[in-house]
Amino acid sequence: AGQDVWDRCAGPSGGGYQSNPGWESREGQARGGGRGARGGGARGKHPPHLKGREIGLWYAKWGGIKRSEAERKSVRTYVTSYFDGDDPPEGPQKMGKVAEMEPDKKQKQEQEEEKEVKMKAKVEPRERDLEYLFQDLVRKPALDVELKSDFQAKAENPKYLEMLKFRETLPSYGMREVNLVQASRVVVISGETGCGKTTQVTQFILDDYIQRGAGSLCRVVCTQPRRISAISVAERVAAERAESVGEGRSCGYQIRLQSRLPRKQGSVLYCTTGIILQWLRSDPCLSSISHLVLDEVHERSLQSDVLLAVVRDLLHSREDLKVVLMSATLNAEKFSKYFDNCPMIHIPGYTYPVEEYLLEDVVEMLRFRPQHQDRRPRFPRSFLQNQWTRPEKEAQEAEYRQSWPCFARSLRDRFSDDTIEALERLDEDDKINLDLIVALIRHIVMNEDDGAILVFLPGWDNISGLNDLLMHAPDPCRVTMPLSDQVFKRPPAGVRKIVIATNIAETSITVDDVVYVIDGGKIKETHFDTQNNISTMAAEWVSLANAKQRKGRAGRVSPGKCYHLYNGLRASLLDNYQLPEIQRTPLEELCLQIKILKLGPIASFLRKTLDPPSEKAIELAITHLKDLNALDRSEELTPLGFHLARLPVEPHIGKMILFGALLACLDPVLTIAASLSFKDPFCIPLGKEKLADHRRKILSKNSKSDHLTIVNAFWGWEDAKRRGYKCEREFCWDNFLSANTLQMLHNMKGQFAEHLWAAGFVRSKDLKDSSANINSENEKLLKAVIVAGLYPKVAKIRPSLHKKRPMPVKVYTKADGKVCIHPKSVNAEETQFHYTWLIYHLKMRTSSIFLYDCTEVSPFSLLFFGGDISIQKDQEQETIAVDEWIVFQSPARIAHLVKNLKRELDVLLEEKIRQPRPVDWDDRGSSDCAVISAIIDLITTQESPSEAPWQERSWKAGQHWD
DNA sequence: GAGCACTGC
Repeated sequence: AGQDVWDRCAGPSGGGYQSNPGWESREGQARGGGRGARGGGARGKHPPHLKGREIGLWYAKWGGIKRSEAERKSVRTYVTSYFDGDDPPEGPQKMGKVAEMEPDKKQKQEQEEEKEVKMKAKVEPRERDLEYLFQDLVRKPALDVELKSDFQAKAENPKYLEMLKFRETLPSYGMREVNLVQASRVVVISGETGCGKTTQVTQFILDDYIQRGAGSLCRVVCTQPRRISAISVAERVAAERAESVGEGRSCGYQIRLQSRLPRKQGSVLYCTTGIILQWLRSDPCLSSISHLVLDEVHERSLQSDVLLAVVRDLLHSREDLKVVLMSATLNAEKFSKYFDNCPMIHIPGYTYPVEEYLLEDVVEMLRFRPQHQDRRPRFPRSFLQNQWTRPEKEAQEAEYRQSWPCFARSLRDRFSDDTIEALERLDEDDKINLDLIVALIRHIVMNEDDGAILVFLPGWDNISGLNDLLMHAPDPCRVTMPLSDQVFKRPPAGVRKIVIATNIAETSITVDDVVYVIDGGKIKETHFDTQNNISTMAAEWVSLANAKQRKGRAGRVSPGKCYHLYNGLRASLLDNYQLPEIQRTPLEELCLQIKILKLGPIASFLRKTLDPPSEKAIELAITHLKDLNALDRSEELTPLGFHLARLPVEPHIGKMILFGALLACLDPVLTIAASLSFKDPFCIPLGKEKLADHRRKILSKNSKSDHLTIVNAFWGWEDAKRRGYKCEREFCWDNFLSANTLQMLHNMKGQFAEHLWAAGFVRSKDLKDSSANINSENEKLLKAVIVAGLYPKVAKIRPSLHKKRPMPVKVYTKADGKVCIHPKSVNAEETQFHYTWLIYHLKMRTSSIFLYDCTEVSPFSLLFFGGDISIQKDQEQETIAVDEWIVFQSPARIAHLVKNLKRELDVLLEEKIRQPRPVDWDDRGSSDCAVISAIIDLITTQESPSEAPWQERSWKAGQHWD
């Protein structure tokens, strides 16, 4: 008990392969099968007593690595036949348009349907979803009649009538301009949240068809930006129709890994935007959809912008498709223009009036005077501010400075001199003044009527700061913190509820009884800095759209008040909207999507979007994809690119998944992949940071790897779950893990495994299948697979020079120079490493440049799974280098051996990707197995740098990294 | 010594 899993699999020094359980059990099978006899059984394997360098020499002498083409073919035949008759069933690729069916075709249609039912009985649930998608929308007169009589029967249903009474009060109910939707191919419907457009418009369209006796020709699909809203809106609509959601009824939803599908025809489906983008792969014309409703397009998410561009093109080939865009009022016109000045319908708002105050009003009202900061800033403000600001923001700031004197003068008529001075002082400090917020909260509590207070702040540090202030303030301010039911419940009489939140409360979380909103005026935004090729996150001024949304949160139950903590001049300079996401993110994944959806040349498609990304960003993404070997020189998908595009993850993570499958360490690699593409399962509660760090460090089992820490956590969770719900809860609690996140990761892993199986990379859909996990407990190989996926995201460790007093190491990347390991990483305070290289996934510039996750990796893993190897002799030193920048000293003899072995590996992998099939681990004499096991053995048995055949090049030589 | 928000047949 308590023994390190990694210790168990590493075994005694030098005997790594012996303790690898996969090899032992498989040897017998291989011999029995006859195929293992080629080369004489043991010849596929070096003698167990050999260590790193000796293994290499042993393989160099052994000529069996080179094999004839004929031998390769024989292996291929074997594997192909293994899969015969076992191919995943594919849905029939039907394409069609909505069409009324002629009577004489009816019989044929019915036969088709019968066939369909038979097929359905055979297929698995996932394939059933697929088939659902390919359903043609062909008129079914019987269904039309049934739907119509059902609909008429609803007029007698008390539940339905009660709902109808409510629906009739919605502003959107009076706007039953379905005719306009029917008459024009594209319509923009604008209206603020609360007007009911999301729930009503889809129903109007459907009910109109049903009443006209054409219900079977109507299939409305409505996209939502968030999973939660897809489910909750579908449930709401089902309730309004006095039905339950899904299961062949008139309303359902589909989100990733979760669906309750409505009947195929005469229904409304709510789904996330990503789902439709995935649909397009199998059905580029969306032939089964009669009406596509895109909700919340004003949010300008990457996916909705892409879908808009696709749909605009699609309208050329789908003349019968009706498209409805739903937007906030502020920029509805922009969408209309994008669609050739299509008609617009406006639905008036539904919220109560909200009184707005600006900073000067608040300061005057509270007679607030900012305290002098005792602590002088370490740097002049200009330095701190301009360190990384974006050019467009700088111009705005300049305009603000220039206009300030004039603005201040204009305030003199209405505000006291003290207030104006206070405004100037508040302005000097770039940070949000929490004292002001405390004073404002106190004012509301003492002087205003009942109602919850919602405070918007940009991030965790502000939230925790304000929390501290409120906790230590004299009565009557007392706050309970973490997100719990209390946030949504109404407090008992005499208790004031105060909710402090980030912009999560703008869209994702709704607190019903809010009457007072304090808008801190800032929001954290990620950007992609194309100049320096790095993602950034910083607090920026909100946009008018954010401010409006925040204000709206105060008027849900009664008239409310909203206090914006920026002055009138700032308010006049706010952007209308945040920059669309497509201009703020790296585009690699999107480029692959464009290729697999066959949307034309990447740049020309992207230029067709509403607000195209910069040419520089496009160019960077394409270059990166070429470096990854996902795109060839003419920007076409390579075989690798094809598989990466099909996996629902970004390309680096996809590559890691493929390598995990080929190198038979599937389960742990999928855990890592799922967590990198979603989020890691750890929580760090306010005030428990140290303890949480400590627990994570224990889970890391000294692997010096955040990625393996997650694997350990996941295995621990699976184990605990097997022992029952109580154990699971306890395990999560003790280790600061989120059970919800772990469950989602579990589901995602299943999805990845299914993809791999469908593509032929693994034998079984089961990611725990033993043939896919022969090497799953080989820590060093896992690290190598992480390199294979994430390369070239490599950082170099400069060990601390103080031998006696261990100091945290310094870390450098080639492009950025010195970077920091993020404090939540298990390597953050590490002083001792075995090697001097780290591989990471997320790097972001916030207060500094941080590596958010990293794993220590060995030279061997970089040599075999990194870039091109070059061998050089410079300054009397023989060196081997990866992509000419990760340089090791090495005797030329060894270097050439490694280079040759790597070349063999590359040939093998390319063939595997070109013709996916699992490595035949049973046949130890096979060519696949020989090369791969040689490399695995080298990686596994290299114990420490002192045993390696080369040395780290001295730091001095690599100093250009500074 | 630090964690805006989302999403994927």
